[in-house]
Amino acid sequence: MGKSKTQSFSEESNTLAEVAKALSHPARIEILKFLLTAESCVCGDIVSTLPLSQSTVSQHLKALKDSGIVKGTISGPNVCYCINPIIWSKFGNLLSVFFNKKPQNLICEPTCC
Amino acid sequence: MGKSKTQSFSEESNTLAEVAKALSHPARIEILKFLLTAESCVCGDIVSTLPLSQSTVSQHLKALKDSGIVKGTISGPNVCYCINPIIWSKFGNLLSVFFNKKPQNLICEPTCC
DNA sequence: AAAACTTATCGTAATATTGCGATAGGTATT
DNA sequence: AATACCTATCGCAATATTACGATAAGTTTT
Repeated sequence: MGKSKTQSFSEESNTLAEVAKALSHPARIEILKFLLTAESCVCGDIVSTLPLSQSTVSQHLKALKDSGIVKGTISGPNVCYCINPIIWSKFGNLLSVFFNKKPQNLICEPTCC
Repeated sequence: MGKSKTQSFSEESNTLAEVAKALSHPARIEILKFLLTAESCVCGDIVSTLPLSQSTVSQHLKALKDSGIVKGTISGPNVCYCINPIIWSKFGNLLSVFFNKKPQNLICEPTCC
């Protein structure tokens, strides 16, 4: 098929996977890094920093907006994109909680791993 | 096109995006959660817990293995999958450093965002 | 050696993602 | 009103991902 069987997994797993998916393209990482430095929030400035067309960057911005991590505000003829600090820390916490679970591999010793 | 322009972005962004990509499917999250609890490391047991076919789970395990976060060891007729604790904490740190950068949005105040 | 079992890989199909140009729809300027 | 400008969306093409059944390749058991 190819369609992800989202309904078959736990809500927590789906949420984490969605967070990860929002971050799973280098262009989206670079957009977030740019917004973190707060040099500018104007869409056109974001487009200028990336080696991608305006329409492609617009799609990546939409993906970030759909995830909630970024919000866009119309500002005259421009659109200002900002990180949503609430969601930013929420996503950070989700990932932090996940990775703070330390792997034990108790069963496997000493044979494997 | 459809081909990701990986070479155009910074190495740091590519690395982060790859980490995120490894985590971007709920089945892979559930596999990692299962391995974290260390109930078992046997491939067949992982397959049993997921609502996916054996071949599909095998693909997800390959994706996790390719990212480095999981390693597989042949153990008789079975394969034992374990989290690589070095890579686990490395990935955790990468994400932690990223999300510890707090968004400021100084420029935008008070007009937007 | 044969049979049973476990897992990886191949082949295929459906769907999703990435990327771009063209264009539409908005605001500001003239 | 006409023009210039900015951004979102549409349409398309290329590639990647997800999923499954079938099969191959390995080990163990019989």
